[in-house]
Amino acid sequence: MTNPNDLENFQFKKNDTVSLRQFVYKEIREAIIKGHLEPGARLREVEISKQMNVSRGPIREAIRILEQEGLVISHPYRETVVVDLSEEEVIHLLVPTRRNFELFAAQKAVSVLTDDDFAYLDNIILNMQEASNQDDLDRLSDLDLKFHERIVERCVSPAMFRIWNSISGKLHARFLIQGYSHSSLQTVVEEHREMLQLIRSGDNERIEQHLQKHIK
Amino acid sequence: MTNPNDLENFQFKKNDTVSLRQFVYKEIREAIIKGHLEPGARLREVEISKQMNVSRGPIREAIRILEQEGLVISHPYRETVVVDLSEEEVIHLLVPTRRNFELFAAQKAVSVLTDDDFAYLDNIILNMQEASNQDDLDRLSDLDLKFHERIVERCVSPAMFRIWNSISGKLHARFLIQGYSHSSLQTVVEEHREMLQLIRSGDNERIEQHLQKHIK
DNA sequence: CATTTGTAGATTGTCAACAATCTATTTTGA
DNA sequence: TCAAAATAGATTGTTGACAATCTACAAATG
Repeated sequence: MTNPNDLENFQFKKNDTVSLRQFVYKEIREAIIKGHLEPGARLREVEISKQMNVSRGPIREAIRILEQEGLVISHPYRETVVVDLSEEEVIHLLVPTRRNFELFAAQKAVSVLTDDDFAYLDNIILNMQEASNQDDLDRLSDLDLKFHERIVERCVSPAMFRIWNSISGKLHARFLIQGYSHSSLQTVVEEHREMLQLIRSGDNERIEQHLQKHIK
Repeated sequence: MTNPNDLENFQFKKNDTVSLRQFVYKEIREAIIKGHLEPGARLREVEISKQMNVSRGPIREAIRILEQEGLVISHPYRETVVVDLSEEEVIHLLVPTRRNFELFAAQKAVSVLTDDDFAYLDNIILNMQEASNQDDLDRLSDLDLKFHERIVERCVSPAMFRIWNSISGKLHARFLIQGYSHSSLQTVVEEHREMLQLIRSGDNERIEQHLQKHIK
């Protein structure tokens, strides 16, 4: 396939290095969402600074993002801790809002997504099946997030994506702690497979019906 | 009323000084929401730094908050500009989400709000009436925001309030530019008066009905 | 002349030192 | 002894200097 003399087709890797605050933000966010930092856990700037070998500047900026995102709360001159959400608010505010965003995105999807996007989503389904077979809940819920993330990110403006992202992050953190209520992992895979099928067909009516039960 | 010898009742003013980032954040946010900074306007850290006489640290933190809030967008190493939202997203995502949040809050209000809160809200209605009489649209829409802000802030957790705040900020900025579609300023006042009445009565059924048409 | 390469200035990103504030503990004074 | 005041240590807030990156324009190259 790759010919050493064929320099025409050679490509250097894209520089994937982002800013340090981006790195710090993602790192802390993942720790919270995946449950490694539980509600109430304290974030100390100097401690994180030493662990990541980064000055406090970028760390403070990352904390401001996380705070606005609603994953941590800062008490001026005192401390910043990981938040704890009330069940009621999760059910009445976060869940329906997320549903509405994903419905909106899914209905635009057929005219927005490219072949690459669909290939990516197909691949996620494949990996979901694998994760389900291996009873790997962590991986499955990770793929779940990535599936919807891709659709929303492509069908909605950056500002709106930020809102969806903050909501789904909080939900993910919440349900990981509570444990999935799904009857089986296989059901999760099936539901996503159907969803992707409906998006491809562009049948907005049935997309709405499907999302209605999917969320529950 | 105030007796110079009556030192018992003397109170110093609360130290209202917040952190600089808070100050900078509010300042920029207001400029955007009130339309003094239009979509596409560029934010230069050094420029703001000089104008406010504050170092770039707090300004950068404020920008991170505004970015996560969705009012500005930063392109790494390039620039940060005030965002522009699509009409479609405003209608399908922001408006229903805000409505849902305010419905949730209003339904809890009767058992949460104190006499002080109700006094505050009554006072806002009075001021609204004044603003309406004087055809002062700016002041009216400011009071409108403050009215709902108070209710939501008291009936919902800080993390949820942040979401509502980010949404209502974007809507405010949007509609200020487009101009109010209300038939008259007096209608706005009436609707809020009725709303407050319904909240006092705790009639959740009618609150829902009222909010339904209020938003439109 | 068109394209690439190399600057200069502007702007954002990062850092380390210093200042302000809070908490917990100790000291003081009655 | 007990409450108020002072103090020390920890932590967050702010600053100014320096580094990295981008844009636009000038210079070089063919």
